[in-house]
Amino acid sequence: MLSLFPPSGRQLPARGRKLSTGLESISFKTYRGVTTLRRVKRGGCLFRAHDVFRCLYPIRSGFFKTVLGDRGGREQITGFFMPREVLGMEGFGSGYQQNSAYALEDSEVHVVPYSFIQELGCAMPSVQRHMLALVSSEIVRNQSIMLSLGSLDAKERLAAFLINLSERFRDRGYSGSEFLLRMTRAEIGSYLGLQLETVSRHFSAFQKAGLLDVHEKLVAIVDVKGLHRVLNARS
Amino acid sequence: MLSLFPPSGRQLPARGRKLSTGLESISFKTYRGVTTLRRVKRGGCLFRAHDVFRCLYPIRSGFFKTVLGDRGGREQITGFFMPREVLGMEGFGSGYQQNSAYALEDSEVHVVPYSFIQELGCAMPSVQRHMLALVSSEIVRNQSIMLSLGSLDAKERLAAFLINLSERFRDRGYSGSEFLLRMTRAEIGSYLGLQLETVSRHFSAFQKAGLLDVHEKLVAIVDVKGLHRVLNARS
DNA sequence: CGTAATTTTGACTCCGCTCAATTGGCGTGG
DNA sequence: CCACGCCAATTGAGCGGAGTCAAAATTACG
Repeated sequence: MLSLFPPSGRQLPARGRKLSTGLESISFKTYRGVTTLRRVKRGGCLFRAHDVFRCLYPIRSGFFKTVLGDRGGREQITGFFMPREVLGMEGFGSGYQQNSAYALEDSEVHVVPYSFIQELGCAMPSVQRHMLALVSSEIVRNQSIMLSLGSLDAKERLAAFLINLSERFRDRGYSGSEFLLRMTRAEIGSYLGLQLETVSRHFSAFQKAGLLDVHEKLVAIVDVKGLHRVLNARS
Repeated sequence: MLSLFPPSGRQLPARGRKLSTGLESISFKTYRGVTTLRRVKRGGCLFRAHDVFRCLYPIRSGFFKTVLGDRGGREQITGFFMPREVLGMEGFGSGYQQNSAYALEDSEVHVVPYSFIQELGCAMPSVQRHMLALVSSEIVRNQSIMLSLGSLDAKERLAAFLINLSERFRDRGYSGSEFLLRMTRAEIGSYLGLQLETVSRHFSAFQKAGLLDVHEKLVAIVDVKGLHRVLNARS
């Protein structure tokens, strides 16, 4: 079974201890007073590529996209993020943010200064481990997308995308079978390496096949097994 | 200008201090006696997906590929690695390796136990920073590939691939204009999300266009500017 | 309520995949 | 040494899926 498109909480747990998805679990107990809350309006920008890297942003509420753009007009959406996921981790390497992050709806993030994480890491080795695990799980997430972009066709990518969204919503206590897409067809296309028309066509095809019930941004997954079958068909 | 396909050493430096590519810089001074050397023959396997994560492997000599495979036969090459680059960092998150690593030629790697890195990290905060930078630079590398897979056509991907290889060879003191491909056309295709025939065809096309001089695995870049133009043409 | 943005659908084109045949290099064994 | 088989690479022919262009429908929003 393909397990495309983490971050799904289920990817993370491994040994005995549950790995909380981000800084959240620590956040509310320990960070109080150090972290601040920041509100970003729909369409607003949390940070831009080339901004100096200073903070991590665990999402408290809302929905974000991250965009990787090189000068030259070419750009691609590298991820969609929901509460309990963490934004801004690509900055560790270069000291600068590599992506821009935009809110797809009114959102709130925790602002966690990197300096604070460093201090904490010195005192508590577990925090070091936790941070490495967090950042490396982002690698795993990206590699799943690479696998999708490199070896799945359009309808398989869309199926994998929907399955992943569904699981992440479910893991967060929302319905996994019916949810509102916060992004446009064009944004889904950018993320999946497809044109918006192709995305739209396959939404229609899935509907016709009885897998989905789509009304613009509202998606109801009618036949989960069927979606998985789309993925495993052309094994 | 596109900057696809890190890891190129030039991606990393940011502030004043030069970020060494891996554990190497520390390795020879501090690690002596703790790290061991491991030889892997051409075609041999350094580690497999689902192996328990215990060590990092900075490459001392040779050439590797990493393969991401899900049960179901679908698999994809996620990277090619050369000396001074580090293998095995996806394991932090889950405690298990996510990729398999195979030597494309007789190779040597340093074996650095994770436990040792942890100890070191407690004593020296700079090591913590270094490790986070290292892992997060892998995210940046993967996102470049995502951008390539998602928004470049076949000839652009191949051009970007060759430019990246060239820069990495140059950065390591080898010739950047003439080098031996350690991987097959099929492996290049897997990495770029293309069929091997497509890769071969575009090699021929580049040759015909006077950009390259290709003889099986030996590639000479005749016109670097031209290769870059291929990337920026369909801006 | 009117304008803009998003989505859907159709028709056509073309790039990359598939299938297939050929060539050349290389190692093994007769 | 050559014969043979194996694998990698090249090249061709034909097809199909996704891109492109275009128009209409529906929705969002000021």
